[in-house]
Amino acid sequence: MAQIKDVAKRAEVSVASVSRVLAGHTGVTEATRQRVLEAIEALDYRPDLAARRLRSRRTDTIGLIVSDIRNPFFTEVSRAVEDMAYQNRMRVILCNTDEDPDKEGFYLDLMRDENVSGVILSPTLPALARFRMSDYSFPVVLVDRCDRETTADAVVLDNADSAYRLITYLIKQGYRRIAFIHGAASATGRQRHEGYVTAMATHGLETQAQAVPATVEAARAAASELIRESSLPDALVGSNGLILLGLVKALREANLQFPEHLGLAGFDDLPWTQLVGPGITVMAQPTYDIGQATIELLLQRIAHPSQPVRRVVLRGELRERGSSVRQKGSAN
Amino acid sequence: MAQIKDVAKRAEVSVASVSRVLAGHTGVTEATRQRVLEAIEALDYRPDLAARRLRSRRTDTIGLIVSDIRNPFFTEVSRAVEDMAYQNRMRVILCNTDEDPDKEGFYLDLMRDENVSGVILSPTLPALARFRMSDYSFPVVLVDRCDRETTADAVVLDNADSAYRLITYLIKQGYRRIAFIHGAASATGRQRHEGYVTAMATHGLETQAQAVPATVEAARAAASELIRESSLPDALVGSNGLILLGLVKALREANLQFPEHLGLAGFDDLPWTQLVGPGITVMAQPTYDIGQATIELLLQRIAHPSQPVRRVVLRGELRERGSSVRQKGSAN
DNA sequence: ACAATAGTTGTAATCGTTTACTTTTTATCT
DNA sequence: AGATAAAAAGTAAACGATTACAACTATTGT
Repeated sequence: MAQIKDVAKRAEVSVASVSRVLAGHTGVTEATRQRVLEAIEALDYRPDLAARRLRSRRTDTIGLIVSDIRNPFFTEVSRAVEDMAYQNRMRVILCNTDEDPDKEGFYLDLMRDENVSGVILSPTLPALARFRMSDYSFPVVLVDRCDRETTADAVVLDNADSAYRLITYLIKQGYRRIAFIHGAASATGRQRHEGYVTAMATHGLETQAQAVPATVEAARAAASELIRESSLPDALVGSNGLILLGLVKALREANLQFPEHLGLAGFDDLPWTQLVGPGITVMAQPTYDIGQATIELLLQRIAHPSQPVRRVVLRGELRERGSSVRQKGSAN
Repeated sequence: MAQIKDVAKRAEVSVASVSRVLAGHTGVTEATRQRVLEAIEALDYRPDLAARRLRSRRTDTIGLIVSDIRNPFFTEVSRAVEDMAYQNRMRVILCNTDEDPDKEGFYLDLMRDENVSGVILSPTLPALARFRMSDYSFPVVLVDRCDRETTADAVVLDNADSAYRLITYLIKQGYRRIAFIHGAASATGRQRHEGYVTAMATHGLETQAQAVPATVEAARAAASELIRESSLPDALVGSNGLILLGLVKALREANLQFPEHLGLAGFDDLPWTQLVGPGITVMAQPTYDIGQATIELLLQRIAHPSQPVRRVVLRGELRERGSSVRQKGSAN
């Protein structure tokens, strides 16, 4: 394996000059630059990253810590992050916390060990609550989850507003007894719940909300319970794609059709939402944009460590489909 | 930031001893071990990975190069890989090729630069065709895609057999004019096509297959075309989850119901397959197992570089659902 | 009690770059 | 042409660990 000194020898320059052309266009004459490039080419030289990182104390690596890669929202976000990262000659280390604060802590420690240039994090609730930028030796940008009090760069959906709009839309459709199933473990679930409560209160309606672990199975179980009760709700709303999936499963098991027996709506426009039944009304998130905005924020923060804290809030988009068409002459 | 010599000083030992206890249980007395551990604890010392990697020439990093992270199959595989990797104190660098051989080449070069301990790759067709283990300075384990000629560790589904079984099942159900839409760019699509052809030939039936880029949109377009033709097939089969999704979309657009107007089946048991219409019959892949088997193979290969090449073939599982129930008195 | 041996510990070289500092070359101005 | 400034190139010291090798200590057998 060729080393920098081999290149230097062949190009008849010093290693410093080689390093300089490697680094970019700093103070070397075009002639030597060419000679060096040619030597690099000829020897198929590739700099040793470990050595470079040791000496320069930079890794050009970013950590991406998501709470559940199986959630298509995060899949799409990570895709965007990777695309942009590699375009900016950065590497990405991907980690999955499964909403487990311990794992999250482990990975954050790992990031410190790796001496990453920065981290993108979708924090668990406890991590968010105690989040201090100064606790980390690297820049952190939050994605998807952030609350009012947190001082940190972040990219999020307008969760409360989106939920408010979705619920208000359902109310306008004629639904009254709207039940809301939301993720218990995330700030996002809470904020969407908040929007739900506000919307219901504005229209003088009683709320019927339930927090569950953000998994398909938990949502399915909770919905089954709800449905079994004597007083069936008008409509069911899930606070994210996984939960919505659980709701659909529960309805199917109970042999309930939407919108015939109940209205249905949720968050996240997943591939299947337009295919089941008459299509499901959802609040769509601009997932790729969210990912892109996040890494841009991080790259800027890395470049300018002391720039003011920024928060990017993207707007959800309502996609009306058949699942929320109120049935004429519906009983309750 | 504390360094190893600070630890050595505090524990009143040499840096070599500290390094030894860090490395494991080699030739240090329990007493000094304790002193060192205590010092490490007290100083909150964490070894510098860049320095370690430079000197030891090992990175404990594996590269995971998948062709499309948005395909739930690969999402699940990567989850398994990560779980296992971190349990074995390895890091994972995730890369997406989008089926683009150029990107793939770029990432493989990157892996070389990173001096990874090993790589898990789902190769594009051209990469597979010219694959030579000896072209790489690191062990490579293939996942999902591999053909008979390739000499490499690999974990794959029994693609041809699974397809054969799925098609045979449909034939037994009474379907005759079975159209097969498969991914053009992957070995997997080809092999499943092969199984389809064999099954049809065995029963003296004519084939009607079409290769498309493995995207939802391409599959949708191809299926729309097929449907528009005068002679409608009996049944449609998609060679993977993305393609199956495209088929469902096309049928919906054309207002065709399954199984009433056509039978439908495919590969990959995605979250939504049991929810659309009467549920879709699929050949399910043991995705998590595939991921797990893959990284296990890689870790073993890393530990024993010259062990014989191994191939793990996992069996697909047929999940019969409503979409493939032949209708009595169906016209053609 | 002494030699041989096995087991611990320490010293210093090494991994392959980047970069501070010094020296040389080139360009500019009078 | 000579003095001065600016630019380019070179030398060698880091970066922070691992590890070959040397040195020292304790154990064992006779």
